[in-house]
Amino acid sequence: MVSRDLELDDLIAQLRGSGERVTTARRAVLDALIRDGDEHPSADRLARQVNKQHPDVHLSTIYRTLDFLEQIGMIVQVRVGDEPASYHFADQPHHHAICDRCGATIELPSTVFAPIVRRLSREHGFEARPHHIAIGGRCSECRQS
Amino acid sequence: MVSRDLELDDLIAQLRGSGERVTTARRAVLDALIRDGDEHPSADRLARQVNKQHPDVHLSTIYRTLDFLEQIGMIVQVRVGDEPASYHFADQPHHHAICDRCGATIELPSTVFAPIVRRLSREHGFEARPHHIAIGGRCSECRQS
DNA sequence: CTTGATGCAAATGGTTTGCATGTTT
DNA sequence: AAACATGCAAACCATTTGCATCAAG
Repeated sequence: MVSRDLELDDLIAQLRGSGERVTTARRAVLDALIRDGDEHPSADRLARQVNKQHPDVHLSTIYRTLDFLEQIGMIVQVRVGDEPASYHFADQPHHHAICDRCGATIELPSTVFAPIVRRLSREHGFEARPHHIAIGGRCSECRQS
Repeated sequence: MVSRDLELDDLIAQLRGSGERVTTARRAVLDALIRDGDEHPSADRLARQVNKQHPDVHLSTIYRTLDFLEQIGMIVQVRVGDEPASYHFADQPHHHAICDRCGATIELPSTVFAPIVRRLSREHGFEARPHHIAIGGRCSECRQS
């Protein structure tokens, strides 16, 4: 909780530093993202979280706030399959192997893509920033059926 | 055109062989997928293509046909960013590096993921089938701004 | 006070579905 | 004839937008 507050304060300070406005909605969305960050929260989920403390913050504001935070590069929008978009902080890249059959997910360290990143840079001058990649396939369980 | 027909006939034969029904819509959708396969065609685009020859085939039928073809594993649905879903044959996996800024795309041979596929198998028993992966980043041009 | 953020309601757009009808086997 | 695919219109759901109001600087 202390660390949570510290982190939130830090992000708020970042906003102020860039001359961006600090509003209740922005504070609350950032707070919700810190809490639910691991869970691939959708706009709707974040709205419910935010509404616990601020019932007046409208879903459309959540969307606008998320767009804003993405614009300034603080968060990243992630799309996996058909699910609604989810969001996480840009400085926490991570990847998943997702079973096409049962939906099980395996977290992958961001380092697995290092070789590809290097290759893209070398061969194409492309500076890859893989924020969140999902690789489909079959998990070890579903493999046996 | 000859090769096209051959390919189409082959797919149709596959359907028949699995005891699936062969209809005008299915034939037409497969034909459209063969023609536009390289262009990441959306359901809507495929519908327009199909409607040139079969104006009566409804968009909802296209969706149902695509779902069906995906179910039986003949095609794969692909989602990149906000764009509508697109579809391509399952046996033509390919990947892209996409510039977050200008949208330029670089085609990547499917082999780039071989090391990761091996690693997932070795360390997690996960049989990865990366049909279509998009890696974000900055292309060489946008890099200089 | 000025600029920009928000609430609300309404629109959008891709995709799905219920149902009566037509087609494939 | 039985099982299933289709056309159509209507529903759905995530996301966006117009506009009048409110809050942050």
